[in-house]
Amino acid sequence: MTQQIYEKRKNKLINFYKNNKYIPSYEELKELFDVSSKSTVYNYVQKFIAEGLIDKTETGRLVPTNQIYQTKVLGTVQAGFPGSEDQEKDNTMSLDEYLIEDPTSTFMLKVSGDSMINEGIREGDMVLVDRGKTPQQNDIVIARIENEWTMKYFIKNNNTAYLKAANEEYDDFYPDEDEELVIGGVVVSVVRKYK
Amino acid sequence: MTQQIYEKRKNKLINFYKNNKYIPSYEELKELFDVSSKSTVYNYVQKFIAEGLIDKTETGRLVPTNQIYQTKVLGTVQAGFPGSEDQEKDNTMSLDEYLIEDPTSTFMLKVSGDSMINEGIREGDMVLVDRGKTPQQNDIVIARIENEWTMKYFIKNNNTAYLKAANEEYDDFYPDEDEELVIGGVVVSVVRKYK
DNA sequence: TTGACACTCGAACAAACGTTCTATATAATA
DNA sequence: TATTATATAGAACGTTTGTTCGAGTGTCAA
Repeated sequence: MTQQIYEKRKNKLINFYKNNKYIPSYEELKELFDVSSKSTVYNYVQKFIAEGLIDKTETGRLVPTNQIYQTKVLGTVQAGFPGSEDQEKDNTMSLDEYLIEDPTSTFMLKVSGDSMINEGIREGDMVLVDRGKTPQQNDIVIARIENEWTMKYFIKNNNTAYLKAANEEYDDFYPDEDEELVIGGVVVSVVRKYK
Repeated sequence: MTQQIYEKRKNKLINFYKNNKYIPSYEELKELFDVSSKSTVYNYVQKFIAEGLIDKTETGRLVPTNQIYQTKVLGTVQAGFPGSEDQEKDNTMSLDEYLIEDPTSTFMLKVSGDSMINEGIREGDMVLVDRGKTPQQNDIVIARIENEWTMKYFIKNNNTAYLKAANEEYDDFYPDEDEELVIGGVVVSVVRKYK
């Protein structure tokens, strides 16, 4: 099995999974590899499995494994770099899984304004908000203030809760006596895309 | 079809997909739903498809759709909030796809130190690094300085390139005449997890 | 109690699935 | 060129797949 062609077809498989989010059947792989024999495909599949790229269920169906969709995690920036290959293989993860605990109650918001600049959250960033969580002390929350939704720290003092921005130019917000503090959710993570 | 049971089984499906990254077959769904008839499962599958949770290939295989693994994207924080349900359904995305262009050349690093604090990158954050990209002006890069890997801005002046930290306490780094600047990759995104 | 309705069961079916085998074509080596 | 190894083709197989249908079971209202 030529290494060159193998890598090429491996990439085709990875791209297929990336686009379709499922492992193609042998028939589909025939098309993908531009090959007319199932046994040819079979040999490749065996290699993919040996490499840990895909897996099989008890009944033989082809299913994805961690490696095909996850991101390699290496050490810290300052303490060394791309370690051995073994290290790379072991520590992989999916960003969706890492950042989102409950997909059904989590949504994403684009940040506008600089009210959380001291927290390292900047305009254009995306925040993941879980509307199912109850805010704890100092949590960053999405709250309703004068019919607008803003992002602030949630602070609880004795019995009264108020909101605090991570920017000195903004005032704290104390809700009126009669109205309740409306919390839309708790910010569970921040994501910034450069390129 | 009782709504209550339906939701319960729908969640079971979502959890199965979350754990296994593939849509279970009818036989597996029988176990999952604790039901002994395939046609029972069939009715549920029809509903899942109608809801847009899963899909079918031309040959009838069950495959995931966007909705089952993606995160809802809403508007900006200050310009309104959870819009109509229609809005929610249309704008969904996968974080892995959003943040990672080329999975094979991208890896993840944990940030230690405060050299990029002014850029809003803090200790404990995770950065996604693409080792396949060539650094452009002002890109954040992972570079080798005195046998250590650090994160800095990449600056090009005429013919000489140097590195600049996003923290006044750190000096710029000019490589020696004889040695080349070793760039490990370009930071394509930053991720911070609060909870 | 009766009828209408929704849900489940279990069997049957064709098509698609992964697997295996032998034969042929291609490439590498001597 | 002759020989050996390697990759592909193509057919055959037993299972599993998704699909369909009729019968059985429970639930609720009249």
